[in-house]
Amino acid sequence: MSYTIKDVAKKANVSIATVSRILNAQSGYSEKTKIRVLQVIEELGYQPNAIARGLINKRTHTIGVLFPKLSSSLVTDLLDGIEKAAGISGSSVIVCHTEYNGEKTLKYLQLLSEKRVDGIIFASEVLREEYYQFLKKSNIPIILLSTESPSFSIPHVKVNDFHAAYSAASYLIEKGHKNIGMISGNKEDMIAGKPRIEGFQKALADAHIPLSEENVVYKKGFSFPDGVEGLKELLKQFPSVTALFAASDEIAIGALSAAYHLGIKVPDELSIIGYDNLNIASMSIPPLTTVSQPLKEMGETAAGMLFKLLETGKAPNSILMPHQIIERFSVKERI
Amino acid sequence: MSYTIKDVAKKANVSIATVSRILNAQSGYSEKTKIRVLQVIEELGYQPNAIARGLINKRTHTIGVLFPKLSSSLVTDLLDGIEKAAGISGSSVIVCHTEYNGEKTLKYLQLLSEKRVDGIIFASEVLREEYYQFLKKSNIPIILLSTESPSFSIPHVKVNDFHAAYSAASYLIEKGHKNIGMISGNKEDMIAGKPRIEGFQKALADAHIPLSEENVVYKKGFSFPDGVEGLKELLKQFPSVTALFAASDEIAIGALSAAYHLGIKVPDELSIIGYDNLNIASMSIPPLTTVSQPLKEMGETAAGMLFKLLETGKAPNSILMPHQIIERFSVKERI
DNA sequence: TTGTACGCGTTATCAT
DNA sequence: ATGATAACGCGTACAA
Repeated sequence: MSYTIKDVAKKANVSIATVSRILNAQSGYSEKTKIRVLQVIEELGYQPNAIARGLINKRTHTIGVLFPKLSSSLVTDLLDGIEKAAGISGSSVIVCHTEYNGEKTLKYLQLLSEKRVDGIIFASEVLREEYYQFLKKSNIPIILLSTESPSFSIPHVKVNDFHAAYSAASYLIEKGHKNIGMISGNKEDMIAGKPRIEGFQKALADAHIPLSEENVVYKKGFSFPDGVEGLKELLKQFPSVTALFAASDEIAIGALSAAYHLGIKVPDELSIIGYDNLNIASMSIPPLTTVSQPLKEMGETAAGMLFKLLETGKAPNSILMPHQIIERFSVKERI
Repeated sequence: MSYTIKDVAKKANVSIATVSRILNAQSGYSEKTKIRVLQVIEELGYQPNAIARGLINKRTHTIGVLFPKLSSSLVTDLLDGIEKAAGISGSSVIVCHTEYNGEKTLKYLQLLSEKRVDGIIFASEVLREEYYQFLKKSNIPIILLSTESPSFSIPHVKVNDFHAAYSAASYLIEKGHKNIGMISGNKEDMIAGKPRIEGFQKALADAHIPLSEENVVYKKGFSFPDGVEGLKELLKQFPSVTALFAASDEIAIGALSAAYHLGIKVPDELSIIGYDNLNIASMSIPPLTTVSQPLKEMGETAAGMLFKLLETGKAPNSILMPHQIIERFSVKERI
């Protein structure tokens, strides 16, 4: 089928050891034999077998990435960054789509482990006890991305959701708003749900703005439909609202859409700030003001941490990435 | 580090051959030894080494996927489908991000080849001569996804862009429109550019609608900004336009946005139909009528074809997937 | 039913 | 500077 190092050795009249040395840029051969071997390699179109290399080196130069979702800009931007960093380090990335399914996740973990990936990046999902136990038993390095683990000590990279939400709400307050509502995602979600709610509440409290149960409506997810339903519910329970913090851009766009159909002008009658800064944020009418997470950078950073961990062997510190308010046109000063 | 088949054999007091047979569900062992070995495997938490297996079986159960872009719902929906089909067949997928860069692509091809992936799916990008030669030389199976190759005979799966564009334009015509414009993507693009333009033109011609150079504006890409600029240009060169066919949803959304700022009401004054049916299509104001490509299914199909090819060894036929007009609210009947 | 031993394509150690 | 050869972990033909 494909040529082996043996074929090269034979044709170049050297031993496989010499070929190997040349391939790995070690020392122990003359310049003359080097060019001859290289010549033969070129002629044959020889490609070293990474599988055989992996078997002996115990390094596959492949990492695995677990995502709960694939068809979302949020998560593929992370992938974009991971792939970039991996490419630079000469590694490839295997993507696994868990769909938030425990069984599937475990199956993938098993698969990745059997394939002897060098490490794993676990993204945007809570790391369950069972996953952790498996990883620990399999002894395979892991980095958490856009999520964190309260119970286990695993390095992660994410933004501080509490602070980011605090910033968003504060931004609304600075703009003169006092009747501020929120459409939150799942409040049981300890990563993206609860912290954002609490950040929001803290900002209002610090500004001495009265806050009651009417201020926030809790949805199951972070999707467009959640946003359209959410706004309707919010309007019902908190009619005087003039500004809204949406826990995700999709929710914000949903709210935008609902407002349009309700004849509510954004931002004149209602200001809306989103969360994530997906590419759709700049495509809405009006373009969405939002707090951005540097998704791609986060992916790069996580992969970078993993590779450093692989080299040095010592656990890196977690990294909190900066968030930033991207001002567009969905928020208006209230006078 | 991790246990090997030897450890299992020793602890179970059998030979590695027996363990191997049990692992691979072959025959040649008693029920009694089977349960004993399985027991030991469980105790040890033994995981077979897929690398060693790959070396001997010449099958890695891994496929590679090349994408020109990662941060686009268009392409990640394809990935979604591929990953699903791969998961079902017990294979994993390595994703590579080429960024339309020839050097990078070649590098990735080389990498995938060295890793001995079982096959490759090449998506959404033209297969250059150099890529083809490499693949041919490396003798690695390949399927084209959402693209095709005029010069080389390689199985592909995609929709018929000409027909789909024809349908879109015809839909506008059926709705009573006569002044129909188009904002196209790159017309040099032989896959997604030219065929859509020609399909559009043919539909008008068949309906005996006069057609001149004013009807279509040619942009470089298929993005949101192309859409906003595109509409402005179109309006200038073809002021009487009442309906628009956009070569992508992003272009359509861009046009939607431009129309809004220009005070043009969609669909009352201008009807717009898009192309792709990305998830953003349902999130715009108004929700976008568009011709859908079954992206996820296409990915599944392509991967399915690849696995069948791997099993049977014989080249599958190319598949043309059906497109479909998704009626939402951006097109209005013209009376 | 079970075990021995060779080979898959490399790298690395020890000679020479 | 170069070459034999033993691993790496597994599958399998052959023998028992």
